[in-house]
Amino acid sequence: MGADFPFSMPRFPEDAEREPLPESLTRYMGFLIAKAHQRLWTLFNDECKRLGFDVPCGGVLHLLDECGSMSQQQLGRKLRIDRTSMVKLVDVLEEKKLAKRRDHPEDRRIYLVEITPAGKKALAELQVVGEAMEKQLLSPFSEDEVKTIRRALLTLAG
Amino acid sequence: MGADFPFSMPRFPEDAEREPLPESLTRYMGFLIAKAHQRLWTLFNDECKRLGFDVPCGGVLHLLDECGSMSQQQLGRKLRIDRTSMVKLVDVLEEKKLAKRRDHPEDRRIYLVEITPAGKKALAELQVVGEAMEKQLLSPFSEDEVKTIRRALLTLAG
DNA sequence: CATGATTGTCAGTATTGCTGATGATTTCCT
DNA sequence: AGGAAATCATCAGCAATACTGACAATCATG
Repeated sequence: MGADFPFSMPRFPEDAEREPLPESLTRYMGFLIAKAHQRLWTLFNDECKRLGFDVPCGGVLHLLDECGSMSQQQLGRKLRIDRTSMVKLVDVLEEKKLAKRRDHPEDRRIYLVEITPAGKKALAELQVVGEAMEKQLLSPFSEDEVKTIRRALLTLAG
Repeated sequence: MGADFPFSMPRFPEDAEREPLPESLTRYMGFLIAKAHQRLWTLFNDECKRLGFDVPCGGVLHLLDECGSMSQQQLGRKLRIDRTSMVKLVDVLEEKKLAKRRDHPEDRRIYLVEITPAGKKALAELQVVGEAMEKQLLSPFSEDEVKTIRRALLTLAG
């Protein structure tokens, strides 16, 4: 997954204590999305943790790497994370030397958040496992089906 | 959506302060699911709040209504909610008279959680708005596409 | 009968998202 | 030019949340 947001997600249960979802609830798209999210978040967050950060940080790194430096507000708007939550997120990234705040040359209210070389390195590692994970998760589906799914989720995400 | 889980989800931003998701991140299924979840959860939770409870409670009610009384552990396993979180969830439901704990006739360790008439009534109202919401959200997609999406999410949910 | 597993509960901890405020700037308006 | 309003980052504090690790009561197993 790319990014998410800082929030506490209930863990996807271990194999031993997990049972199939109740069919009566799987009729609801919202329930399905919620539980799919729970699983993917757990899987991906474990990988992030191995690299020393977490899912929300990974999302910020990804965005910074793709789109270049931007202000915290921009980050928050794009990732749909509250501005005040973004402060702490960038604090963490800075503390771990994965990103840093730079002064904006023209607007002194703004910090331009910038990914560091260490951040790029960590992100690259994350992308490797992330893409492998997605590939495996989506292996049961055809290319067309994946396209449909993607389009649907994008629509649902608003 | 039926149910979810007790946890704090960042709100889907209001129209005014929302911008399209960054394309670079929408390539990731995990990100898409996360953001779709964020939106649906916000929408559905607002409806639940109008009825005096919240999404996780709605999920429990739904399961109880469909599958009959069961223990808290069973509820938790089926909904993939931690056992200790379930305690508080049932506390809330009982306080609001939407469900109640009954003694298990054969195993005195267990409470059978049971939906009340008031709970059934609230659930019925929720289902009306829930189904209307899903119908609207899925209106851009054909029946076959919806089937594919459902199957995909079910697979991803594990 | 003794050991171990299961169920519900609770206290305590660590996180999390957000509200509302502040100070520093910039932009807009006249 | 000058003042009002908007913008940005930040912070304190609040209300939820998930989970760990304990506990007592009860049941299952050998």
